[in-house]
Amino acid sequence: MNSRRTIERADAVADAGVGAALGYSRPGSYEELRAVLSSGTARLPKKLRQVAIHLWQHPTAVALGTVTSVAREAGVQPSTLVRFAQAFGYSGFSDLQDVFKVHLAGGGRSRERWESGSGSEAARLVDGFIGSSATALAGVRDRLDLAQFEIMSETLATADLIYIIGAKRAFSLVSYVSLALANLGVRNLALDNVGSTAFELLRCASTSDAVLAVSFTPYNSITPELAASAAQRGVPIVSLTDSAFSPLVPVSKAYVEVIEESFSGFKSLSATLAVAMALVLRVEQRRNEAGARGRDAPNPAGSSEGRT
Amino acid sequence: MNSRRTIERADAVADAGVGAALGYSRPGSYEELRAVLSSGTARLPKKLRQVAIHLWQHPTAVALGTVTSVAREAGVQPSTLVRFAQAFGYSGFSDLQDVFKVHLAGGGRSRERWESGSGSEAARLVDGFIGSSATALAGVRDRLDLAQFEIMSETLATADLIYIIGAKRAFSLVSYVSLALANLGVRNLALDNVGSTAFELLRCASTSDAVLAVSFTPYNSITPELAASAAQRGVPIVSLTDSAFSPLVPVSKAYVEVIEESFSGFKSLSATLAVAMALVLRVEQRRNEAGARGRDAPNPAGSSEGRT
DNA sequence: ATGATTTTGGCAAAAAAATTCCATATGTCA
DNA sequence: TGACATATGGAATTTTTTTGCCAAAATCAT
Repeated sequence: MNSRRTIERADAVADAGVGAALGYSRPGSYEELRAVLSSGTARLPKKLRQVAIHLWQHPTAVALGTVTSVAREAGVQPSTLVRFAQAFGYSGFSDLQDVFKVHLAGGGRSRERWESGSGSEAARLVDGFIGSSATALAGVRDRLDLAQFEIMSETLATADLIYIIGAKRAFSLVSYVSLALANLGVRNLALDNVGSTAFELLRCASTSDAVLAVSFTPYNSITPELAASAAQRGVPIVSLTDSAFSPLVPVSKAYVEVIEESFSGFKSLSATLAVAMALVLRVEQRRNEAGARGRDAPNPAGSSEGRT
Repeated sequence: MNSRRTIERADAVADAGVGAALGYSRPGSYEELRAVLSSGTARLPKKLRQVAIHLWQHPTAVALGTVTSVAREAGVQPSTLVRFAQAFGYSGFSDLQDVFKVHLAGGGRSRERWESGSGSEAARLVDGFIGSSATALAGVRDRLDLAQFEIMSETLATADLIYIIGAKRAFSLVSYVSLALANLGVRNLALDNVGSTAFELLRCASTSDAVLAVSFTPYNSITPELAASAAQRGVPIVSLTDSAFSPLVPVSKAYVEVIEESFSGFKSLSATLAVAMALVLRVEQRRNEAGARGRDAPNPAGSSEGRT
């Protein structure tokens, strides 16, 4: 791409440090580079390895972006990117980037489109789940009740401790939400009922706490019972569910309804996950707003790197 | 792309000369721009028309190049390009170029852009997660390695007992996969490491069993260690991960790579979930095929009703 | 644990790219 | 043809991007 510049610089490549140690010499095509990356990455130091993974996963972003933007996305300093490029024999980031540009220009997407349609059973299944996920996502977009969503985020943001309950399929969500909140420094307790302690733990909840309950049809899990018992004690409850008939609805201060598509009898969860994660972020935002006014910074995780 | 810059400058657009004369107002997508170009090109002055034709014919070069390179290729001065961009309502060449970049990033395909305009912060967050989920799903669709997928399903289908391991955000997947398999009558053991018993449990695995391992960057969980120890004992391992650099890869009999998008630092999981569920169904199919030939029906759940 | 070595972050210098400005060219209309 | 308006080329200026450097941090071997 910017070939003149590249050629002029080529002989200026530093031959000290990692560059010499690894002894790589300027993979000239994207394919070569991939090969080199996948073979020799093991021995790279932490950040450089992080860079390698990012380049591997986001080739388009690398081709289109700037050192700064790529560095930000990869969670490293621009200088680290330059060092990385030089370690692999390039004169600098631009030189490395040219490889990605050429790849992208040359119909980089020319991957072996799997024989869609007539193709394998596996392809049919994957397509099926992708399709139902996409449909559910589109549905959320049109139908989500933002007013309820905001009440939920407000409730959770002001809670002292957030209890999260959900069983079976909903438990996948619960575990991810719990992790995400924890990463943001929002303390929470996922009631997984290991040792059947959920009721006892929840009995310790106070009115300054809050419960996030997740339950889907058929509503035959322990979740509604837990929610009901907490509600009776005056703990505010907000819910994520899939119809207005959910037993969670009557005991909830607010709820949103997310309708999942199913394929071959299995629900996708994608839509609910998207809503749940949005909720987590919204809660964090509100906490920060409040935190800015109130006491000191409540967020140990802080910046963007490696949240999840 | 470089949206901040763009926004800051947007109001500085010169409204004199051709700009005002043509009265164009910043086509926001490549498709719009094309429409404008094809309609209004006739009345452009010579050089600007030349530019229009060049942009029409070489969108990729425009997205990847610099003002200078594009100007040279089009046979005009850089300043002419900037004027052209401004005549169409952009703040400058970079602003115009962003349209081409977005187009190229979106694989040229008409990916419906989620115009997250609706104002509220909540809507923006939800749209963000929906968008990144959709993007990741699209990525899986054309990048998934079906051959590896089939080896994985074969391995799991013939296993006596399936061990499933995954920590942190991968654990959400693990719990759902475990549930789904169980609903289909496929016996499995999700190693959640409650009580730190994972190593001990896994030590009971035999070569007729199989391990499904799930791990994502950064690969700093216990999962790779567990997988490695199982591999050493000769238990077949298949993995779901997000790059060839995953420590799971060297110990796996087969693996598929699924790259998730992230939004605000959180990964969506949708794509991985879709693949995982497809895998579960594929395993069941294979078991049924085998079961039909072999002994009696091994599937207590049977028909489709209320699988999940 | 200690010291040596490697790796990383951040800033400042250098390079490149983008944009503006202005002089000149081209075309238009009386 | 001459006066005016518009368009263009090219250099100067500004902005952005890239790279080099060094001190701080982390890692490793002893």
